[in-house]
Amino acid sequence: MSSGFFARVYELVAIIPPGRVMTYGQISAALQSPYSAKLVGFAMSAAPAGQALPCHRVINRLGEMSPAFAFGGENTQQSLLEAEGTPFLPNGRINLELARFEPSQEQLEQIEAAFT
DNA sequence: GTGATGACGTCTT
DNA sequence: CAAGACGCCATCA
Repeated sequence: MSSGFFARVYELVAIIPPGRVMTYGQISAALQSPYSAKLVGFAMSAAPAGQALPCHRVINRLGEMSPAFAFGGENTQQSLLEAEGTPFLPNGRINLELARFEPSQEQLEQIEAAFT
């Protein structure tokens, strides 16, 4: 709904399986807009409540999340990721090497087809 | 209706 | 190798 980009981001985030995470850059790149990483982050900030949108699975390129209070707690996001089994590094950041989720072409097609 | 800002990332200098 | 500026779409003022 909306214009599209936001909706696509929501759909893409919604298909992220537990124990996996996606970076803003990856999502933006998946939407064929590698320069709109901000939009992905903004889409999360504008994420509609009530929707099954695991925004806590979306992190920055460093494997960190900026504003922890965005989820209602300081380490709420990190706790959720740990509870899902997301691989963390001893530095307290997410191991993107293991947690990085890459959507299949079918997944992307499914999303695009939903907004054609 | 116009201007400015935003959970970031990539390119250029 | 490092720092700075630019870019995208949508929402708020």
